[in-house]
Amino acid sequence: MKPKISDVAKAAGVSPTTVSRVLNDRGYISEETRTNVYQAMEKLNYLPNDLARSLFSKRSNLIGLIVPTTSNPFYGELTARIEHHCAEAGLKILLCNSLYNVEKEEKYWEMLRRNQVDGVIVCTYNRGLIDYDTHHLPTVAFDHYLSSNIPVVSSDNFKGGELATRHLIAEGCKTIVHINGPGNLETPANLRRNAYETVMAEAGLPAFTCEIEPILKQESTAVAVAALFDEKPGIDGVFASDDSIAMTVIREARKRNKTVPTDVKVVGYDGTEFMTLLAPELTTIEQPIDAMAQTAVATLIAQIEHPTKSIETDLIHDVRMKKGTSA
Amino acid sequence: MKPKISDVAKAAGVSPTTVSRVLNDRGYISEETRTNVYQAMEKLNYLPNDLARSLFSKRSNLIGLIVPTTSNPFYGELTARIEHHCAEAGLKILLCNSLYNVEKEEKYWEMLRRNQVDGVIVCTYNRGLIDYDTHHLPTVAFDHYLSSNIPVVSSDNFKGGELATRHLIAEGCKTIVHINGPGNLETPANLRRNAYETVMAEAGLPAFTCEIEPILKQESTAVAVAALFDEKPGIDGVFASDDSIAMTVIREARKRNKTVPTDVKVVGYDGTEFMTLLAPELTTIEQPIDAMAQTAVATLIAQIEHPTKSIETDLIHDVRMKKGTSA
DNA sequence: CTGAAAGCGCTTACAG
DNA sequence: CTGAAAGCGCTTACAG
Repeated sequence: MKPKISDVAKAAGVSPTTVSRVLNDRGYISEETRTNVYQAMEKLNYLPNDLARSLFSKRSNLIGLIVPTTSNPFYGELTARIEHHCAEAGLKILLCNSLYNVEKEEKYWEMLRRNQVDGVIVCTYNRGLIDYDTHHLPTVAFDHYLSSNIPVVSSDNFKGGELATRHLIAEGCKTIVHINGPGNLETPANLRRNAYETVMAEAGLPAFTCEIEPILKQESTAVAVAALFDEKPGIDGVFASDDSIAMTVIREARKRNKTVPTDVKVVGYDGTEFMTLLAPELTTIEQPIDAMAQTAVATLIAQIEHPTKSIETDLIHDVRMKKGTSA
Repeated sequence: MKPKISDVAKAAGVSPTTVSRVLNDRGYISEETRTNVYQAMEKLNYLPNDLARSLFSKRSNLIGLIVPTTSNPFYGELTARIEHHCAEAGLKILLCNSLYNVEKEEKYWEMLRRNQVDGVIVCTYNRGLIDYDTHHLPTVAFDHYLSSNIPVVSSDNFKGGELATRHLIAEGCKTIVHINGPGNLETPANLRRNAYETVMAEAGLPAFTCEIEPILKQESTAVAVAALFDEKPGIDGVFASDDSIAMTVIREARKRNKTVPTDVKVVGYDGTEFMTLLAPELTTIEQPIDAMAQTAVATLIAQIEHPTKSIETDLIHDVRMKKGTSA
């Protein structure tokens, strides 16, 4: 059986109270006792039971993380960064892949509450589904508005949209299309589209936004992009709302014997490590993923530790354009 | 405050014992009592505290998952699939990104033990570092040998290596190089290399294996691949040990004005959803990631539920070649 | 059919 | 400087 505190106490010839005190470095303990206890712990290979500690302290140091799916490298990287910053702060991640499925997400919320998580970081859309105000569980949202009092971490989507669109215009594109996912519509990511449309209007160019499904099924994106090229044969510029859509556009263009960037220029969004490794030629708007992860974790910790203190709810992070050769 | 079982008991006019019994559907309860209790739970928005339950039952339903990093889409997808199968079985995932760092991994193991996980799925190399036999925590390894009695889930690496190499030979390649990561050397993935070398020898062709760093830093792979092309200008076939290396090879070949597949043929390994979406042209050896995830979870559950029963320790999954246009 | 008691492994006032 | 007692929220023999 796993040794417990009373086993250590027996081995060290002291009471469980004393063992607990050296464990938590609380109150006065003679050096000798301390040494004995440490030796006993060592000998028995004792590790405290965090479940029992959490039950008493009402602090689990557990954080729920809800993402669409870690299969998508953007969320895979975000998950890794969030987990990293949590680990630094002594917090552990309970991972939930919602697959953009509302019922799944509700089940995950219940699971997280049963497991007494100290807080939740959510990256999926579910506005109104969960009663955030009632449950008053510390929460941070990622690129989604959940409720007026829940902080949202996002990149500067408007600026990103501006940078991308202005760049395409500056490079001489006339028929510039924006490709966006419907999942983005009630999120700050929608600002990318607003910026695109605003800049196009200012330049006196017609805006055309193409909405496609979130990337869960394989072929849908490719099919939608092909249809777009059929519909708008004169396309010479594309601002895609994420890098994998941008890559699909580049592939489709090549398939049609259009050269990138000569015939069609393409700008993506995200700039994950993995895509940078895989496709350094892609010009993209880079989100500072690590900084955003860090902010999300820090903001969540602030809420957990100062539940009453009011907090900044709009946590926007600067973006930059990473120039490749695709635009 | 969160309602507890005694609050529900009070509201329903029964004892905590009775509430617990309806919660667990144990023993006889009158329909009336049951209804009252359910209504009280509903009214108070009661959810049981799983920490307390776990403390009593000595079953946390928590599983530790140690991967190098979910930033890498292969592990991102594997993580998503494992989490999915765990969720189906009522198990929750505590996520650990070891970044191939031994000290980090040791800390994670301690954390997982403190949190009373029921089992661990490990995807990193650490043979000998953790004393698996002493801790006797149910464990399943993914593509790594940890200890003689720990089951290993892997793809049929030898067959994969054979399929890839034979295909390149059949397509007429003469100067075929294998690119592998050193991290693969003490793992079943090393069989990919053995198969490559065996098949090359059988065909009377010289084998040349190029070892590169695991993909954590951005440029290293690209640099190593460029060096390889310098060293072996006559390369006409490459079997890469993963798809992102394969893509880097394709890029480097194009940069040198070599056409793929005319001048150089490239076969990868993994075949993740994401890569299939992003680069359907890549010919690759596809690992059945979902099936492997399912096996890992099922095997872990078997160990947890039947600790004494001996288990199959070599869980090899069939692979197939997914033909693209790159080879 | 239902409840009082003891205990899961820990911690913290409170005595001494 | 150290220990006995009570309690965190739950469950399960054991009575009745």
